[in-house]
Amino acid sequence: MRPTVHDVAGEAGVSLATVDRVLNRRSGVRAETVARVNAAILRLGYVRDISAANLAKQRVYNLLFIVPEGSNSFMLGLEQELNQAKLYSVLDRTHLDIRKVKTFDADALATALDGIDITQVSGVALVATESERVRRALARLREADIPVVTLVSDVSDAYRDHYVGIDNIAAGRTAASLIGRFCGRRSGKVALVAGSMLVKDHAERRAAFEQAIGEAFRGLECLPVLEGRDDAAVTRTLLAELLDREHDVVGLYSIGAGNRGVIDVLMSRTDYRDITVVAHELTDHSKQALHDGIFDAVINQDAGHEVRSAIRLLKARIDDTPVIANQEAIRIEIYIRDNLP
Amino acid sequence: MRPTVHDVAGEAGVSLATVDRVLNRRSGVRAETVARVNAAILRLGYVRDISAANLAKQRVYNLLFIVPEGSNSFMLGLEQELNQAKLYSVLDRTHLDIRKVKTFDADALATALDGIDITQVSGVALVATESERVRRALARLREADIPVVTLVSDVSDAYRDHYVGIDNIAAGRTAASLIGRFCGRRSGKVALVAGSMLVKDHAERRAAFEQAIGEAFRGLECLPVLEGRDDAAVTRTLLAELLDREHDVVGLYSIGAGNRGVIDVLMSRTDYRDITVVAHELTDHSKQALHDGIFDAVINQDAGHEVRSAIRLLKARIDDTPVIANQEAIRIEIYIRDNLP
DNA sequence: CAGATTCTGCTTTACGTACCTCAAAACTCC
DNA sequence: GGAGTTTTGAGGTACGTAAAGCAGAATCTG
Repeated sequence: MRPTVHDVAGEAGVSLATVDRVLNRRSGVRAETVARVNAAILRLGYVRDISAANLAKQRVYNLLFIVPEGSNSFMLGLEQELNQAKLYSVLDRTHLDIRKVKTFDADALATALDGIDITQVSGVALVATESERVRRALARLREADIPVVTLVSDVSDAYRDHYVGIDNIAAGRTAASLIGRFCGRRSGKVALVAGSMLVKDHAERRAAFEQAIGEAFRGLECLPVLEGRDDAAVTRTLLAELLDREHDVVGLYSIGAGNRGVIDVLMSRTDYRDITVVAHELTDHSKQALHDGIFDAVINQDAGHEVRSAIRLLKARIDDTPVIANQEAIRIEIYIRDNLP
Repeated sequence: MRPTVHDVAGEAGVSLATVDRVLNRRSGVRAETVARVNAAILRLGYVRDISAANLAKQRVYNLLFIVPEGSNSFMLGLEQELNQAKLYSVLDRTHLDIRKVKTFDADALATALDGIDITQVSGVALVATESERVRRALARLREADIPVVTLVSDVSDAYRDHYVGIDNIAAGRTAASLIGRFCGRRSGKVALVAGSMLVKDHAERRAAFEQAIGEAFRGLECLPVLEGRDDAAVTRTLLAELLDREHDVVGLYSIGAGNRGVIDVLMSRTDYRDITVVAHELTDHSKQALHDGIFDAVINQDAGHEVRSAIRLLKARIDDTPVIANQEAIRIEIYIRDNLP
């Protein structure tokens, strides 16, 4: 049988109330007695029963998620996963609040953060856009000892407890390796398509990609990035133009938002099988494109995993329980036609 | 505030005892009354508080894991993950019991299963080796309503509740695509190395691999499988012999146990960069081989994820709670040098 | 050594559920 | 309508912890 507070009290030769004071870091216990209690805890291997504790505490986890409003399909997927998580959250005394802010608008994000009632919220997860106001807002939360995790997009690490997302530099290098290897010994040009280079994640992927291509695949040359601004029509026009102009494009890297446009253009051409295409984010469209041979590989971060991980991390900080590091590491997943989930 | 049994009783106009009888499927309640209570539950959106329930029930999850004793490094990794999980398991009233049986010995496995005291064990996870005796042993567990999940290696689905592991046919096809694509336009032979073809998983991977190569990469020809029998020395000898004999080997697929031997042989040769190598299971050795350019890709199943998933699935069956399907799906992970975790 | 202060013990109530007992009420059957 | 059975109600205790109040003990201060 697992030891309880009663056993600890007995073992330490103190009363239950004293054990309680030590466990919950309440004042009014001499250092010496604290040590005696802690020694007893260690000796017995006592571990607090969190279920019972939370029951007694009437603890409810009020978690706030701040995400950009329906920008690209990845963010939509993230939102969907959040709603999924919401369905199950009642089971473990968790209330998920989802607030949407204007996409990549640091001020809107800061305003949302400033509006948080620190007495009502027990943890915050946000898709970060960094700015001075955002940093100040986050500092307020940390002062109030409210756990904060960043999701998908990070801020500097003094302002949050954890980052839940992939290493975008490694992701860019991965894309470079895949395109380079899939192209084999062919040489030629590589087209780059993105939503906007203002987004830090995309900028990082691009820089890492270009560097890795330059280092390892001398036969390939990166063309300037096409910025589709999250608009499929713009992407379509720009890419079609480019492919008409350049006749030795052997690879294409779709860095972020913009898969729809890329797929449309490639499908309308007869030479799409000659271009090695690597894109980001697994969605219904990109799965289909993999299946049809339009995309050769898709790099993905599991939005569902990220949501669950963020929830676990916040709760762990609230309950002061340990975290299983491996479980919380977000993988840079590579999908080809054959290993689709 | 979340509704409790008291609220349900009030809403249904019955006593607490009756609600309790309905919730816990005890007898002695008229069908009509049951319906009234259930209606009230639905109306209020009542969800049983599992923490409180388990506290009252003094529930302890006694989970038994049966794994093959230290055969290859993947199984060792699995065991390590189990021990990791054990460290945390005390936090949630879970006791993990790990029993090791002789590798791929169906009788030993069946004996272990037959020896289970069904009054003491609340759930079982096993790395399965199928046989009639094993099936009978599993049938006994299911009759006793003890949840069973298979880990890494499956039995036919009438004998277990879930399978936690990858689709080995898809994994074999994935390996074929990677080797085919990485080889580019080159043609030549592909060597296959495995522990033993008696293991179902490896046999499946191999068959799928050969089929996919035959379908999609006509320039490649699969050589007969080298069976290293989980012995690095044997693998070394066989592979070295083969590479001396055949001079147009462009690819190598390490299907299962045997990475150590493969790495040794390739490292000792000057031409290892000309051979595209895809292996299974991410370990310290295979990571190093990826890093050194000896391996081009590694296909992995996350042992830690599998262990945690098995635990969650067993508990979900025990508590009769829903499962998040996506969270429990084991991915066929592809690693190259750039996306190592 | 009295008085103040700090520390500790004892006890109670509560959280939401499970499970038990005993008695009362509502049915069934003849 | 009485005997028997089934269904329901009322109430209690328990699980392990939190949090509180109050009294008594130990320690410190002057």
